[in-house]
Amino acid sequence: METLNAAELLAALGHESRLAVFRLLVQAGPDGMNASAIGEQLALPPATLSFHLAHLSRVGLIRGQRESRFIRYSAEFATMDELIAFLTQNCCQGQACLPRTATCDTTEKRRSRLAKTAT
Amino acid sequence: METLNAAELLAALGHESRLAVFRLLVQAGPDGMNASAIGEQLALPPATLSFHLAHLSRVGLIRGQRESRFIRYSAEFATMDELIAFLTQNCCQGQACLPRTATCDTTEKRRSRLAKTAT
DNA sequence: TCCATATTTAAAGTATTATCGAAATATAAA
DNA sequence: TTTATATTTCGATAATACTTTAAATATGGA
Repeated sequence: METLNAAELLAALGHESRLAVFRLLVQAGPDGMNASAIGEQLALPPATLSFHLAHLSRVGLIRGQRESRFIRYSAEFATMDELIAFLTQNCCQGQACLPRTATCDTTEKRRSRLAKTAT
Repeated sequence: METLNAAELLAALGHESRLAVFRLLVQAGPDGMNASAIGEQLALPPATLSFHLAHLSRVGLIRGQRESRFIRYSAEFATMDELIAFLTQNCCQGQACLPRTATCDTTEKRRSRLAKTAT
């Protein structure tokens, strides 16, 4: 992931309402929730919520799919995974790391492990 | 960590220049770098850099300490650790998690493990 | 003391982002 | 059809954030 893209994702999550929306969807799991349920839970007016949902969708942190009158939004776990991999890249792989720092196993790291193990 | 605080940290990292500064400091390790070295590396004018350094300091992602004429900035790994713990809280502890998602070991998780193991 | 260097602060302009009512669109139900 | 519900888009406003020049502060050396 390039720095530009990571900054975009971080900026998207760097707003209280959007972060709340995203966390709600993470908690909701793969099935997600429809927009009005989110708005009700977080007490956001429809237009405001729609603005933030559009932002999160644009950067790929959530996706929405129409289901009759509703649009069901769900978290894009893969994108978040990549973001976390990016964030931990330079402080969790042995170099330049303080003891308190997170040691994370992300898709990226699993891949490189598998690559070494595989034929 | 409360959502508000996490959003602040994410917003701080959600700007290309600040993210670049932070990553540079993470790479530099605990010793950090002084402001002019950062500015040179990233080609940022002094006032702009200072603005971003102040922002990162304010939210606790970096710290600066004067050393003669220079101010040496370094990453606050502990803050980043907490942020990553927050981000992985609801998708990496067994519930509501897709296979691709990061499984992370952060200070918070180590603590709760220790709490269970300890007397 | 005077000068040079490192960095910040002030000030002011520009640009971007957020909010929300009202109107528009999409779908389903009556 | 008409009506109701879910959601988005528009439009106007307000609020924040970013950038930069110039001036200020802090420190060390001549």
